Amino acid sequence: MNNSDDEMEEDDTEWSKSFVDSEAFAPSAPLSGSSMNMTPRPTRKVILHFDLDCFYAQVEMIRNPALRLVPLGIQQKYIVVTCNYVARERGVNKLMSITDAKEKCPDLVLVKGEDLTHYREMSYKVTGLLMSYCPLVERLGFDENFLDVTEMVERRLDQTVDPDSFSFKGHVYNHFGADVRACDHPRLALASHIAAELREAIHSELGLTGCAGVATNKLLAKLVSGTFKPNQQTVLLPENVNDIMGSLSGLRKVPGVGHQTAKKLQALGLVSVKDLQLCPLNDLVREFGGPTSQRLKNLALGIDDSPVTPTGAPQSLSDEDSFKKMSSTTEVLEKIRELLTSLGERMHKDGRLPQTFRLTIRRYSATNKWFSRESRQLPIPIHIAQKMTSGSTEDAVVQLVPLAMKLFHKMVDSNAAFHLTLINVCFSNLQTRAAAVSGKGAITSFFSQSSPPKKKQLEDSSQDARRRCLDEGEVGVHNTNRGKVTTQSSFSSAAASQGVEQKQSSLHAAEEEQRESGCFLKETNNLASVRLPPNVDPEVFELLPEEIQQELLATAHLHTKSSVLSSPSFADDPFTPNINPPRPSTNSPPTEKTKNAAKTLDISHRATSPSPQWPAGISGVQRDSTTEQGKPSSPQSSGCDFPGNVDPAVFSELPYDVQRELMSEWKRERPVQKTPSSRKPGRNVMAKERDRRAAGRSSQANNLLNYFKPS
DNA sequence: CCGGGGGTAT
DNA sequence: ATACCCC
Repeated sequence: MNNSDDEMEEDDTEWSKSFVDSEAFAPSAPLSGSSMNMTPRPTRKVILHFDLDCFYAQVEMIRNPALRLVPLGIQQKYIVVTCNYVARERGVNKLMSITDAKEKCPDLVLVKGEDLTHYREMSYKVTGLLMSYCPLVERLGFDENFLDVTEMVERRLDQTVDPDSFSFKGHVYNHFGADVRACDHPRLALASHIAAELREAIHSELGLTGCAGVATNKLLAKLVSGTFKPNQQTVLLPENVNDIMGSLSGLRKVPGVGHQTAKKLQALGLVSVKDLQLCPLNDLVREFGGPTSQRLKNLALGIDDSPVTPTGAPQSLSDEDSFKKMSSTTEVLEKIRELLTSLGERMHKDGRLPQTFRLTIRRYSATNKWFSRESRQLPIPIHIAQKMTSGSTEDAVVQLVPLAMKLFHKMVDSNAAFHLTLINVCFSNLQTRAAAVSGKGAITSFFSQSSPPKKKQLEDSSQDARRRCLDEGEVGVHNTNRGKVTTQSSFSSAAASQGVEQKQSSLHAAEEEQRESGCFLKETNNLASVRLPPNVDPEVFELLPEEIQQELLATAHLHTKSSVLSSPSFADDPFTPNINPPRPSTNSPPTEKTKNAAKTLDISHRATSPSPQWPAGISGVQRDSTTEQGKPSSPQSSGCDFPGNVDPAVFSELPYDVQRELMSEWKRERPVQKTPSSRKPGRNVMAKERDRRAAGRSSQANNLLNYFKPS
């Protein structure tokens, strides 16, 4: 019956034999016991899964608060891809056809959602926010994030004096009332508080609600996060692993088992999770390989040793459009130009150079309506790629279109009739400028083009990578921060003496790590002390702008790191998260005294170098993207987007008539306020309390209007 | 089994 | 280049 107890034990006693992966071992406190106590203390991972509620709908409701009242569906082509909870109460579901949805709910309000720009931007803000607390963040789609908080939990655990103070935040799967003792699961209990704080941060800073799951691996965290649906969180205890796995209605519900896999499994007579759990491994090995078979079986058992892999910047950017029918090359050419233009601008904001271009099509076929895609790709001539990042997207597009058409003709004989239903353009193999410099022969072009290294204005200030110390905050015992200031109190002042020790060890960790990798600038300007990548001429290196130098070094570091990644124990080494954000930092502030910079590396509240810099140009500072259009192509859109400087979270909590009043005021007052930089003193009725905000986040004071802040 | 993305493995 | 996976 309850064989879950065999493999999922929370505590340091049993666990190991069943699946020996290096991840079962985590070091104890971060270097705290400097001693030789290298015996790794076995510790289960602690994983968080965040899942935003009806994400696209939430974004649209922020852009147009009036939509909160009405049943709202997000429309892509003739499908409702998601809808708000008002609509769900009326029977509308995800991925419902427009006709079905309108039938169920005639007054459903539809907003077109084919342009993902706003969703993508908000999505990266969420990931960036999470990363500012914990570097180990993995994205899954636009609305889900995994966090490995093992280390953070371990640190809090070490600070906790009173073991009786443990408690669970939110639900505990299959436990009701007081039948759970949090002190039996201290790490999961602490993690549930972290999850709650992060959800609160997402809500207060971005205005979004969502669910969280807390468990010992990604699979379980993801499964459990959905158990209480809108805006709640749930912990899964090891003793309930089998319960939750058994609750799944079919193998398809297991993340990682897709359509094809489920079909093959069914062919083997396996339909339920239990079927797969009990299936002899050898029966699977025939159909799937050895490794896949083990993985599938493990999944059914709730075992998942896959690490939380920091996602970083996207590895490809693509843009696509689908349609009923396209059958002439002129149409194709136009569509490709259109797609390339918008994609090119995204690429431009990203700042990296795409090395590969791919064109994908989907052909109509009655018999095999089941869509398959075909694609062809080619290397992008370097000068074209450079045009994109260096500003003249138009030029680049003009030059790319004929190349794209060549690819098109490799797939489609335009003499014969054809019928396409989709075109996709994709840039991949994205390279940082630094990598381009170090690449063979690329150096000449770099200099000859003399493209002044593009300043990444957007990133610099936006990535004030305050690594928030969620740690050392409210460990539960010193509840001095009762009913008051939430954000502040839990982070800052609390950790006094312990904080010092913490910082010390962090410093050591950072230094050691640098020594190991040998490629940070560290405490000297002496080039000789820096290990350059083999293909970089030191003299050339010296001539480069510092920004590029740093990128180069970071890139080199990336390589050394990845060469070592195959060793699992190193890949998951919890000591390395500082260097973890895989992105080279283009923007690291030219630290005046780099010595001290090292000190702040791990724990600072101010900008540090290993910032999550990738949402390249995305989580922009002065963006205020809500001002621009915000008009859904829907009936309701009475132009009541609100000023970008209003905190949507706060706004949404106002009484509704107040919301309406405010919105009509804004409508009247609007004509101006376009420019992101315009900090008009005039309309600043609310220069009230920015103090606390200003403290932590220097640059982007713009966006959130403190006037509405709860005080 | 749509939509507009994104990922890895082969 | 495709096939699978995820949302």
